[in-house]
Amino acid sequence: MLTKNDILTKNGLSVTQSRTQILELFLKSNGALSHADIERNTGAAFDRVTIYRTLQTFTDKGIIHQIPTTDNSILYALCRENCEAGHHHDNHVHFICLQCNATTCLADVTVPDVRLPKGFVARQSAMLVWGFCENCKQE
Amino acid sequence: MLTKNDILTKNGLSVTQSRTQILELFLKSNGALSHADIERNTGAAFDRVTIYRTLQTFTDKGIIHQIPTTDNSILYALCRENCEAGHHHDNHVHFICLQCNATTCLADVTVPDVRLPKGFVARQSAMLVWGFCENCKQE
DNA sequence: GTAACTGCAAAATATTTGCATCCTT
DNA sequence: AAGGATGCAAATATTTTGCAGTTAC
Repeated sequence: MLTKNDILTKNGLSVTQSRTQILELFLKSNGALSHADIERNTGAAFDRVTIYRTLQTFTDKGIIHQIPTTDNSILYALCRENCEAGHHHDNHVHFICLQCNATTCLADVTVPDVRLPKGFVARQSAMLVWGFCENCKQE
Repeated sequence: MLTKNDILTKNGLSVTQSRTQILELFLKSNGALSHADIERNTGAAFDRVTIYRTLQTFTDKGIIHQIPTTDNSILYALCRENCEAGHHHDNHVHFICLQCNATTCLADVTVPDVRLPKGFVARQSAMLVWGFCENCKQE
């Protein structure tokens, strides 16, 4: 299994404190993180700007991917091994819990194909599902 | 067919310049609009703040719905007739053109159901498809 | 040693809030 | 006339940029 450092060096990135620690956060949470989440969870260890730049770098390299949201923020989550720089293959469904507000990658649930109207050509797709997660089930 | 004023009064909203004009914008474009789009397309006729508040009001009343994006912005599009205040039923696929960047509501393409892992309960879902629209076909 | 990364300061941008005034009903 | 909507000013919050100092290799 790849270590944090492997992931960084494999992508031609030098191993620094902020990168290691932010990457660790992603590895620990199997869900998605926002800039604010990361800021909160690293204490005030790193500058806001460093976090912005790290997220950008990770996205460019295909280490993390962005998850669309309706609340004017961006969520990021780890890519699986098959993502490459500039080319994401995060074709799984993302689940947002209405109770605890966590966003989870359902890595095993593939985004289904849909038939598009004549003239439209699909290149990529994303699917979001809102509801209650395993920890927040309603009875 | 409902006129602009009908839509407003039916929702208990008074008919004002900004609401009429912004609603008209939505009726004209069958796609999605951002706050910036609206600002641009109305000249400097209305205050930024008014646009924020109008979009919020329309969303609350179920006149428009939000479309998730990955670029830290919110897009809005008209709901079909069956949306009610606080309860959106915009269960269609949204298409984003990689060329012209327009977002289109594919009102006839329903978001397919997916089978979720044990313990997850779905309440709502959204699907985004990126590609080339009818006007921007690649040969 | 050198290139790349980080932190700080500041600029630019986006969003929210309070309040006085104006408009719709 | 009364309540709600708007515009303005200002407070917050978010994101980007430039640059000097530091760190990884």
